[in-house]
Formats: sequence, C-alpha cells, structure tokens
Amino acid sequence: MARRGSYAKGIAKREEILTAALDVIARNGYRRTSVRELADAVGLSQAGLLHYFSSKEELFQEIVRKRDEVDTAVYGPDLADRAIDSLTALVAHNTQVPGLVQLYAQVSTEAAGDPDHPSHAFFVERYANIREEFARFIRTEQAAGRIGEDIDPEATAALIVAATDGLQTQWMLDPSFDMVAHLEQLWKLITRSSSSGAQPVD
Amino acid sequence: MARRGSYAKGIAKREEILTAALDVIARNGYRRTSVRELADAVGLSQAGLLHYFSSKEELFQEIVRKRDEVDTAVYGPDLADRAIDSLTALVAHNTQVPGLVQLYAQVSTEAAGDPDHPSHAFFVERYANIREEFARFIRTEQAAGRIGEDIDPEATAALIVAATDGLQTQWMLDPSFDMVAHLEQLWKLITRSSSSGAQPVD
DNA sequence: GTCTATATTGGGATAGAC
DNA sequence: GTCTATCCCAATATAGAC
Repeated sequence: MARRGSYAKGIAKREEILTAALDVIARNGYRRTSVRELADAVGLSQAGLLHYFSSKEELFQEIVRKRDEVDTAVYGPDLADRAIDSLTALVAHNTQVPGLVQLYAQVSTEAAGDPDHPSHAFFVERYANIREEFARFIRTEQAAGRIGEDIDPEATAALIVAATDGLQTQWMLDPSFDMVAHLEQLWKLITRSSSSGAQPVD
Repeated sequence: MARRGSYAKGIAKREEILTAALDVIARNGYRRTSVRELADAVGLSQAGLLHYFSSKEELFQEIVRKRDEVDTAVYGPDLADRAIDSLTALVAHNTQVPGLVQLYAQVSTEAAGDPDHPSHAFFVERYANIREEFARFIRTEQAAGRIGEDIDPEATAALIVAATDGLQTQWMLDPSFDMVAHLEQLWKLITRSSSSGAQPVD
C-alpha cells in the first residue's frame, strides 16, 4: 500500500498515462509519436507528463512494459501448460494492433543494438525470461512424450522467440502475411522431430 | 559505359562514399552515426556528401543496398545449390561486424513499420526476393530427396528468413548467443521432417 | 563539385510561477 | 502537480560563393 494518498495518486496517474499512450500508439503507430502527443491524449502538457517520467526513453520503456503487463494478464495464465497456444493467440491479437507491433519492434531494436541504451538491460532480462518459460514448457511436453528427446529445450525456445520477432518484420511489410500460420508451421516441425515416436494418447 | 567522364566519376565517388560509410558503421555502429561523420570519413563536408544523395534516408538505404551487393559477391555464387550454407556463412560473418547488423536491424525495422518510409518498397522487394531464392533451393532439395515433400517451400523460406532476423536481436542483446548454431538447428528440424525417409546417399 | 554559413525544424529538457 | 515559457541541441537541408 502507498504511504500517502498523493503517492498512490501519482502511481495511478502513471498507469493512466501508459494506458492512454498504448491506445494512441496502437492507432497512430510509433514513428511519428512524440511526448507532446501522448501528453495531449491525457490532457497534460509535455512538461506535465514528464513530471512522471524522467525522460522520453524511460517513458517508452514503461509503455512497452505496460503492454507486456496487459498481454500477460490476458495470455499469461496457464502459460506453463499452453505456452505455444498462448503465443499464437497473442500473435493473432497483434495483427489487430499494428502500431504496438511497430512500437515494440522499434524500441527493442534500438535498445538491443546499443549496449548503452537505457533499456538494454530490460530487454536482456525480458528475453531471458521468455526463453526460460518456453524451455520449461518444452521440457514438460517432452516429459509427456509429445516432443522428442532430441529437441534441445533452450535452443528451441530461442528459435521460437526469434521466429516470432522475425515474422513481425515480414508482416509489417505485408499485412496479408500470416504470422500465425508460419509460427504453427514451426511448431509442427518441432513436434514432428525424428525420435518423437510417441503420439498424444488423448 | 558512362556518357561522360564526370558522370562516371560521380558514380565512382558514390561508391567510395558508400564503402567508407560501411567501414565507419561497422566499427562505430549506426545509432550515433550522422551524415556529418560519414562525410568526415571521406574528407567531404556534410553538404558536400549530400550532393550525391538527396537525403539522409536515401543515403542509408543505399548503404544497406551496398552491403547486400558486397555480401552477394562473397556469399551469392552458387546460391541455388548451397543457399543454407551461404546463409550460415553470412551469419557467421555478421558476428564480426556488429555495427552492420545494427544498421540493418534498425533501418529495416523503421522502413518496415512505416508504409510511407522511402525505403519501404525496397524492403518489400528484398524480402520477396530472398524468400523466393530459398523456396527454390528447398524445392531442389526436395527433388533430390533430401527434404520431405510435406515441407512447404514458400512458408519454410519465410520461416528461415524470420529466424535469421530474429536471432540477430538476441545476439545483439548477448554477443555470446550463437546465431549460427540456432540457424543450423532450424535447418535440422526442416530436413528431419516426418516424410523425409530418404537420407543423402553420400 | 565542394565549401562555408545559415535556415529550419523538431522535440526533449528545465526553470519558475501558480 | 501542472502549466507556460524558453532553452537548447542535434541534425538535416539549402543558398550561394568559389
């Protein structure tokens, strides 16, 4: 609980700003979005908004984090036993919010490519977490005999994440490109691996 | 052949600029590279350099195109019967030039995400070409019995391209991440597909 | 073809009043 | 906490001399 009312209110305002920002960016895209525009969307001045975030880069990192939070709330539950379904559902949802895909692609690329970028460490951790979640899921599937033992959980997790990222580029270039189908194709390759004789009993 | 000496010289100068730019970016990365810095590298003023390119964005698109040209000269020959080997060799080479990977990731992401970006069409075509080359290669491998008939050439080509792009993000976040190994793992999944009973005779 | 110098803009950061 | 005002900087883009 917050120590003071005003503190709690500050937190709430931050959340309000982030939620509104996601909305604006989902519609307008990221490339042409300035702090000023996001400020307008919540009825604040640019300076007023920057009262809550120390810089533009911090603001955008928090927007990305907020998006993760929202997506996790929707697609996260039962991740352990449905990771691939959650991911395809999320990817399907992403086709409805091109601006957010663009935001993510841009911010993650900038931060990844520059070790000094303030969000670099954030993304390092984010990717490690996602890979770990998927690796765990794959191990579970292996234990259940639905994936061959010759599949390396960590490496395959990294591959799924990479494909998901890369498919977005091709989708942005051509919105008729079917990210979900391609992701499912990869999953089929994984579940069909050579030593996977065992079929789900069901 | 050029119509006039001065015209040919202009072309040569452009090439010189692009080659020098690749060199600078390979070392310094893309994020903090301005037109002025690239101009310095060839002993021109900023205005002098922009005599050869109409804008900054055009300049950077040409730098990316030049890189493709250089890479194609080295890794392109015999692409038809060794596409996957060429790709892994190229990816291995890329680990030596982080700045260029960063440049590519950034420029392609910006251009992909914005239909109005001057390089958007360039990348649409570039991806179509690469996918087509890989799809053709996969068909050849299928004809030779090295890949199962249940593999969809176009979709699999898109997947390989996506993985290649996405692996770069993870490598940028952690240079010890092995892009080549992960790409080879994907290729193994593809060649091991279920109905691929035929093994290379060799 | 190349330079110097300047225009222009876009936008982030900051100071200080309320 | 929020606003207004302003600062300031980075760059690109352009004009015009040589």
